[in-house]
Amino acid sequence: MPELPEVETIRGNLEATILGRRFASVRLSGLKLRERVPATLPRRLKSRTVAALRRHGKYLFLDLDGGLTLLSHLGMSGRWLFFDDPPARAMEHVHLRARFDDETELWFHDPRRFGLLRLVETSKLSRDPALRVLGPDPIATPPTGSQLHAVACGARLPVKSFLLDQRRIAGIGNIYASEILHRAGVDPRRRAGAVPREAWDALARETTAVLNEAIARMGTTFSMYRTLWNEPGTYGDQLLVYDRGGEPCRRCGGAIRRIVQGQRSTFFCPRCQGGRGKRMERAS
DNA sequence: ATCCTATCCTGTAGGC
DNA sequence: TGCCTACAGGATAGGA
Repeated sequence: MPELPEVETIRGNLEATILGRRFASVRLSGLKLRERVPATLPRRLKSRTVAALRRHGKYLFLDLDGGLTLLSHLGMSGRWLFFDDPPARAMEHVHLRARFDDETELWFHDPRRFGLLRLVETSKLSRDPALRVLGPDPIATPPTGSQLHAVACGARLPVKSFLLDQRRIAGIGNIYASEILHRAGVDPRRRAGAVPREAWDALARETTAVLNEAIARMGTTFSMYRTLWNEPGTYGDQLLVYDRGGEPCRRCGGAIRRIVQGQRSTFFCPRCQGGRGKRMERAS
């Protein structure tokens, strides 16, 4: 579900809401997420104050006083929920239920359980196995065409799969990969190593533009994603190709195609993004 | 090393 | 209505 813009939206929501709040008690569902959440987590969180909310790619960091960080990933269906006035009973799939001193609550909800909750020493965060493999965050450090070109040098995988590879650039997921490729006019099937330098300039530019526009609209609500306050993101209104298979391209009117790459759907306009091995078509 | 496939889960939409 | 299948915003271990 959540890609960089959705996670950044949640990060900002949490920063506005739980910063400075102190954990009074925490309960776990006991169910396994991406990995087992240690049973010791509740007592380690107890009495800690939320000191900062940070993000890298799709990972969220809840920094606590005393040098601990709660590392979180939303997987496909994870959500953070905040309640000023919490219900007495949790709905199904609530895996962490934290109460603050002021009786407000923060819940982690995740039906598919691909999410991650892990407690890490803040000073060792960058060495955490999940994080040390991540590439640069495109909001913290906007990529340049020459940087991407260099990272893609020699890569034989399709450029769509390249954009999804969190080790090369962290935060792009399946929706925004298709959108970025469309706006840059690049055929998703081209091998990353064969994409010319000018196209990487366009991809770098559109990566920054698409992600920032999506953040401004609080992300894309495709099905389950909601902000911390249960509001849908509105970037879905702006989607040019994602989930629009068979519909007309908003730019040229041609039919949007759906293909499968690496067992994930890719949507693109063959006319606007054609030209395998040929020069980029310039917008007239 | 690099790339690809299968897998972990539940919920939902669509065909019959 | 129910049953069945396909698919869904992600990451990763393991094999080729």
